[in-house]
Amino acid sequence: MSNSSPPELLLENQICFAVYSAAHAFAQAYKPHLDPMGLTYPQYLVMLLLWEQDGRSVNALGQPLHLDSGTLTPLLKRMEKAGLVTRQRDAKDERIMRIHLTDHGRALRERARAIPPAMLCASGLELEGLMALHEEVKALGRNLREK
Amino acid sequence: MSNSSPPELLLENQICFAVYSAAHAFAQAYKPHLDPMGLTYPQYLVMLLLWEQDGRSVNALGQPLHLDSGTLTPLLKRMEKAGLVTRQRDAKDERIMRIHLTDHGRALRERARAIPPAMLCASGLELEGLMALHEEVKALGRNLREK
DNA sequence: CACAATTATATTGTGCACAATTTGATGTCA
DNA sequence: TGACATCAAATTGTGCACAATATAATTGTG
Repeated sequence: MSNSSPPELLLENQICFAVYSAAHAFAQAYKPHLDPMGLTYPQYLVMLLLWEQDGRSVNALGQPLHLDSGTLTPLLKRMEKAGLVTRQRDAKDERIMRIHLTDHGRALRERARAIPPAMLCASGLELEGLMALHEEVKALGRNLREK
Repeated sequence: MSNSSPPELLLENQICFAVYSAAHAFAQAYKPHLDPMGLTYPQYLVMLLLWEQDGRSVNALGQPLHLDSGTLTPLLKRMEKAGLVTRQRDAKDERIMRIHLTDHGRALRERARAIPPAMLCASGLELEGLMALHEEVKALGRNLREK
């Protein structure tokens, strides 16, 4: 049994860790912007989807986010309690829970417009480089998922 | 108040989400390899550090991982209960908790050597492209952190 | 129409993350 | 030496993630 780890098992050589770590760094970098809006980072992702299209079902939120009801149900209840959204069953199909923005939730979009430019700056990259990196990371995620 | 979101607020245009999502995809992709070893993904990261150097303090684990004792203490207790590590106070400085691999924990490194090549394959990228991407993601994480 | 399969969400239980606080040991310095 | 700052972990409380299961509404089929 050798005593030193091979390079492939060194933490610093794991791209999975770089991604894991960057994801946490993003959440921290968003915090100063989201805290004053009363949003957590995952809640912000839900808001992006609702600003895009209101009245989505839990599934219509979970599919693009790759999250299930086990995560979303309690998260949406917290958002409801915070006055960001309403939750009510679809009248035509009582299985479906419709998530609608409140006036307050809808109004937050204007404040949110300041966030993307701030994050571009925080990334320390040029817009072009960041967009190229974005495509690569998207492709990586797709590959990992398609199993 | 406009009704449609500007492109910078669309979910699909957020690199933070691509990173967040890829991080989760990585954890899922590791699962079939780690489950049989009795490890979670964050526990695997701790094992990488201990295989590299045994007997680390909680801080010496948390610094490279960017995790604090609030996360690590319960995680290490679970690893202790699973027979992967021991936890004992340093005799010279009782404030410090030393984490040592058990024989079982040390032996798992041999099985872990099969993981990196499997993950390279799952990433769907060539080694060279993946290493280049790795450097970019590392730089992104550093930039986001350095505030 | 009855009833089994399917669908959408909710619930339960485990394991991270992280802020804020606490506990206990060590170091410092008047 | 004794008060006080500092340091390392642990604890507490909140909020994700996700597997597994449960519940209830709807659909499909004989």
